[in-house]
Amino acid sequence: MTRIANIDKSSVDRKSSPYSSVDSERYSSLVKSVMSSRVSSQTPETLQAEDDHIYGPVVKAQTPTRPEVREPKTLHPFLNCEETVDTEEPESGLPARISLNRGQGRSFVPSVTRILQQTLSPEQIFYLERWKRRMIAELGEEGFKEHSQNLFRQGKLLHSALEDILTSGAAWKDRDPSETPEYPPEVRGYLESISHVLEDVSAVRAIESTVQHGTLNYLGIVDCVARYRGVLCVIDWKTSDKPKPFLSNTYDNPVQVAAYAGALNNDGNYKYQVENGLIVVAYKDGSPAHAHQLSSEVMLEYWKTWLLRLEEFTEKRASHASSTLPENR
DNA sequence: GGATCCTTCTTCTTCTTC
Repeated sequence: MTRIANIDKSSVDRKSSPYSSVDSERYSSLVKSVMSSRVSSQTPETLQAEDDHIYGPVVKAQTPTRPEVREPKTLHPFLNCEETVDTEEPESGLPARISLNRGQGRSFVPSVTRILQQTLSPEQIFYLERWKRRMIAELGEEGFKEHSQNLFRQGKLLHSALEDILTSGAAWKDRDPSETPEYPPEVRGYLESISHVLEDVSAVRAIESTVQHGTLNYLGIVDCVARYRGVLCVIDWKTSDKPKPFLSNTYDNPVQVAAYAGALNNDGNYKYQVENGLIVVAYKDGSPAHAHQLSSEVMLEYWKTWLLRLEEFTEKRASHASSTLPENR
């Protein structure tokens, strides 16, 4: 950067020369080209190449995947057509909380989180690993471990506080979020951050409740099902150190929400359908949380993405199983 | 009672200029 500054300076210094105006034109395009070459030298591809050099090639990169719009092989319906509107349950009762109870038989039902984690794009894996390497370089192995556990702990604390608030149905509007002695101090900033969103949440129908798709083989636990500004939504609470003002900042979160909603809509334990979603990103310093609403149209798009990820996961498992089978014999 | 599961988070190039 200092080099470019020097170039600029030298062009200014030669202002009196007859070339002055032409030169500065040249310099500006030169600077531009230098800048653009700098940019291209920093692309994920070259970083990936560097990464390959250090860590060996990424297996996934061998498949000539095309990032163009892919469609799932089978477009399973997001909504369950058999469920009708007249099965509306009263919204006044206690929210449902179906606890996870797996291990009926030996059938393995993978979770939404597991499937998303195992179908990350090579690019996502690359940036996550690079982030991890940098953090370890900065904090050390132990420090990084502690940092990660701290992030998880904050998320868990917020979830249990919200669980408490939404279950008790306490009039949150009348409370000062900064004065909540019953919640740990670490969570108060998040609660303050999220309080303006909670004012728009009503008719809570489910909290931390298991959803399992009746035909597609997956399950998960929804944070919350409630009305947000009158619209019934699957809601996902998130804590974040970095601001996430746009939906695109939330990575796979919308896919996660669509997966939960699709499972709920096709789970006999729930007698209603949820077409919309909401991702709420809360901040520790108390600054207003970002609430990203997912319309039914948007949810359908993410449902397709989810089906793709699910297909990928299933194929991967199948090929993995067949490749490891001979060893087991 | 112990082990396992689900979930809790983490990514996006950089730093131009006044």
